[in-house]
Amino acid sequence: MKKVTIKDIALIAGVSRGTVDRVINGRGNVAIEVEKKILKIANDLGYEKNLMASALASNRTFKIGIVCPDPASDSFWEQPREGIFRALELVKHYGIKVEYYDFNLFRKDEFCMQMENALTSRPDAILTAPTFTAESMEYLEQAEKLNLPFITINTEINHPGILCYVGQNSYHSGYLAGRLFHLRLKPGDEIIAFNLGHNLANAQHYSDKVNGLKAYFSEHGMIQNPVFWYEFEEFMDEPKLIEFWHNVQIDHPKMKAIFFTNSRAFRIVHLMTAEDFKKYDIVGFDMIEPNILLLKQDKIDFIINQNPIQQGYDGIMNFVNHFILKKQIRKTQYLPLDIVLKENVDFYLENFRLGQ
Amino acid sequence: MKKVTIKDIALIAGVSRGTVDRVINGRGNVAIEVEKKILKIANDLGYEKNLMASALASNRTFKIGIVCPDPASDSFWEQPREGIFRALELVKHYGIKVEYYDFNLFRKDEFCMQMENALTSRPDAILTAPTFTAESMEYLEQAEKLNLPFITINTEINHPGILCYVGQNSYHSGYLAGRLFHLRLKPGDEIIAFNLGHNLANAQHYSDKVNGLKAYFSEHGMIQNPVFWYEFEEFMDEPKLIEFWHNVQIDHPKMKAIFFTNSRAFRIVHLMTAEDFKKYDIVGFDMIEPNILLLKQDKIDFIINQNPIQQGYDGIMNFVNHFILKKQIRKTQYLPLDIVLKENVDFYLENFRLGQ
DNA sequence: AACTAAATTGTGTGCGCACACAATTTAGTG
DNA sequence: CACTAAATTGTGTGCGCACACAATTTAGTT
Repeated sequence: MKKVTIKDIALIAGVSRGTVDRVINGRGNVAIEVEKKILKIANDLGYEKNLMASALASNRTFKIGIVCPDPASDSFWEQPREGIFRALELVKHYGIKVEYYDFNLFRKDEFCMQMENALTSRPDAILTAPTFTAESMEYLEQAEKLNLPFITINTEINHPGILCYVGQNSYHSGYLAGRLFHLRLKPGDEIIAFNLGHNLANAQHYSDKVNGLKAYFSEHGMIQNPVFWYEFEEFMDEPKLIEFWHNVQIDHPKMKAIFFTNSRAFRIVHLMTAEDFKKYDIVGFDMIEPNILLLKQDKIDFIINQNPIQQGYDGIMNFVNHFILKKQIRKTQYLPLDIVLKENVDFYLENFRLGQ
Repeated sequence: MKKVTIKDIALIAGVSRGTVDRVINGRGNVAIEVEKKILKIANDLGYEKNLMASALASNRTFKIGIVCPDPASDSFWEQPREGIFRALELVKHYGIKVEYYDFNLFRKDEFCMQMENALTSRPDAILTAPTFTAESMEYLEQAEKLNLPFITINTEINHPGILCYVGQNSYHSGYLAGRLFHLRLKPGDEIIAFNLGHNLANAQHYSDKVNGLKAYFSEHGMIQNPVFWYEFEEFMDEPKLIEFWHNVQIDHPKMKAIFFTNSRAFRIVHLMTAEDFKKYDIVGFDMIEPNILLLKQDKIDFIINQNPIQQGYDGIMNFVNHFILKKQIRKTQYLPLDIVLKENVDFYLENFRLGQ
């Protein structure tokens, strides 16, 4: 009933607190048979270290370096930050400090600089969205030498130095979009995927989405519904974007389903006419302000939510589970593919799932 | 930079630790001007109580009584329990104990008995799914006298003794179902809502769902798509259920959309033929085993997920926020209305949103 | 056997706070 | 002004553990 302490174990084992301490914390310098005996007693008694006392006595604090895009450069990133904050509120008393190393989402040099700063500060782990794949790999190599693991969110890459990934499965999110379009598709209707953005070279997960989308229609033998894919980097240049969009409209009179691989659906939807809205089914990603507005106006049909708050929240909680609670954590943690439409959007907004 | 302690404050204020302690913890017996001074200093220095040390010294443990349906009586309830477990793993070191008072979902007497047991044990709060509304109200009255708040999940009721509610908004879940049906509805198609279950008297939130469903079609002026509502209590009696179902089919040749207000969709879907599946669009609730199977077989089209794991998780975290971290919590915490279909169901299963 | 180095074990202290109790100051009374 | 009760303030101790260091035992060497 009562909590077992090292003192209890010491008493039973007939040794001092110090020896028990050495065994429990694996500090060595204990005779093998004594160690075994103590471990057995601890196990029999169901000893659990008092984390409060431990944290208090050791006075150790853990440090996490957060290397994520600056919300100022892309508002999506406010949300992972919010999740990090909420998780910290709950567990910071275990002795956790975070340091933010923000970088402009569109600037590789800033990413590198901040990653280097983060590594230099020698945290216990780095929580990052490795949007620049190639560079991230390099830093992962460096970090591995320092025995400094990465917790990755949002963008899935592979490297042994990654403790875990929290985010979506891109392929399946595209596949899901296929199903959503299918609900209203007729033979002959065309599906167009748009990828508006920079650094397309690094965009493995964007093409994954399109591959998933295509896979849906081929797996369902829907050869009468072809899928096309357009990339357009200069989406910030309004006249060029308008020209691009009109050309696509002209080239695809049978266009019915429109898929945006990232959060920038609103850029093109803003260009559409009332007639367009009636004609097209539109699926985009991310619940950012302009998209939400268009969703509520029935101009975007579905948004697939990436759970950004959850990504940040889980990132921190994975750290806690691994470093403090010493629990096994899963390397790949795919978040649900939330389907958001006008009728349920408010519940994703007002009360995101972490309940406060 | 360094953590501020009561000692620091005492030093600056020119008083002893004891006095600071009295002020910080509101124990009284301190001269007013001294109290003010100390509070100011604490505030200026950004003092935050070290929860570790506090928990250690006070040796206080909090107790939560969990009064929820026994998973053995309804497998849905495994999931809130899982959420409770996961939350506890993260925060139990703050000194939290839980005691389970399970009751058979279908037995009011067991509910009452367990609620009384829970109250008798004098916990700091009760976490409950108040499925029996009237009785819950009575216990809320009792509990309020003991200054013992309720944290409610899944079933929304109103009472000042309720600290918070975590769960869905029933009306809007029905409304959302309306939208899902609308995607494929043609003029003349009929919508049928089924409520299979006992204790329908207490079923406010079931009729809320149906009202939401109806509201969708009336708000969209879809008078050509009438909504009908059937209740059937004896769903466990297979022959009777079959008869009931066949009669409905005969009475509603134009039936196209089928809505189940609770998790028991599978009872009737099991009775359907291949032809039926092609004809009907089906929306049900809850990701329990039989429903998931039918979803994967394309026999159920949509499941609206109630986030049961989250309900349990948030229930505990609300306790922590309120009692331990002394944070403001929101009284009504509606969880998202998750739309689950074959293409995203796996991600709701393998990795529920709290990331392990 | 005497002695030293190495291996093993024991002890003291403090982390920041809660709480019981002791000490001091102030107010109230005749 | 002496004296007491009440108000206010100060001090000591322990929560369970981590860690530095002291003490003891054992092994190795001549």
